[in-house]
Amino acid sequence: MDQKAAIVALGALAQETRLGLFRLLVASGPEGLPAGVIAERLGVLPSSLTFHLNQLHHAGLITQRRRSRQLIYSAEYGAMNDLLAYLTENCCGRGRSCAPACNPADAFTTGDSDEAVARTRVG
Amino acid sequence: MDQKAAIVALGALAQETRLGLFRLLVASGPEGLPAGVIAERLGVLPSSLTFHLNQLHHAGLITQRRRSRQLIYSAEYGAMNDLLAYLTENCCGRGRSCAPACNPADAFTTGDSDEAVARTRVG
DNA sequence: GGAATATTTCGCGTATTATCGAATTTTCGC
DNA sequence: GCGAAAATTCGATAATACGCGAAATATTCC
Repeated sequence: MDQKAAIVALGALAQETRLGLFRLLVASGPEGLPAGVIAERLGVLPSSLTFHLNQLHHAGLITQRRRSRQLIYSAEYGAMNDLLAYLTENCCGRGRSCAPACNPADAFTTGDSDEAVARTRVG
Repeated sequence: MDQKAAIVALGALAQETRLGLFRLLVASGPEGLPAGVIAERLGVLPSSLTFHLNQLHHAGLITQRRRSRQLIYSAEYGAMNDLLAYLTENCCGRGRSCAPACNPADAFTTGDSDEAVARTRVG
């Protein structure tokens, strides 16, 4: 991921409706949700939703497919992780333990019990 | 991290100068860099740099400290990881293997060899 | 105390972004 | 084909963000 793509992705997420939308899709899994359902859940007008869906799609963060007359949107998990990786790249110059939080695998265990090791084996 | 904080953080990063600045500080480690050095490396006017430093600071992504007449800025790794965690929260509804890329620990191994396990032990 | 360095504050012009409503397109069932 | 459902396009308005330059503020050194 290059800087330009990262900026587009970050800008796409830096907005109330879109962040809620993206997280809704992330939680919905690969099956995704139709635009109508999204509009209802987020309480946003159809025309506005289209605007925000386009931003996220243009950023590569979501994908679109058709099922009958509905358009189903789902999160692009790969792009999401590319973005996270870009942000932590060269962390402390080497990507290792210079600071405790410099390590993604550790950082994601905050609040949880001992799932760090488990997570490295699942997926 | 709540949604409002996440939006501020994402918005702070969604800009060319600030993204470069943040990544520069992330790579610089806890020691950080003085404003002057940052301005020179990024090729940005002092007044503009202050503007962007304020945005990142207000977002909680960087901290400031003084050393003689210089102001040293450094990345706030905890905030960075809170943000990453917020984005992947409830991934696929449960945070587990519903999609391969749904798992941060796995995702961060893309491109690398077999550092996933090592990373969970370092830090 | 006064000069020099490092950084911030302020004001301005411009450009981008979000919201809304009306009209249009696409797709399905009959 | 026709009517209904689902989503998009378009145009206008309002708000926000960016870059720049001049002036002001802190801090150190002598």
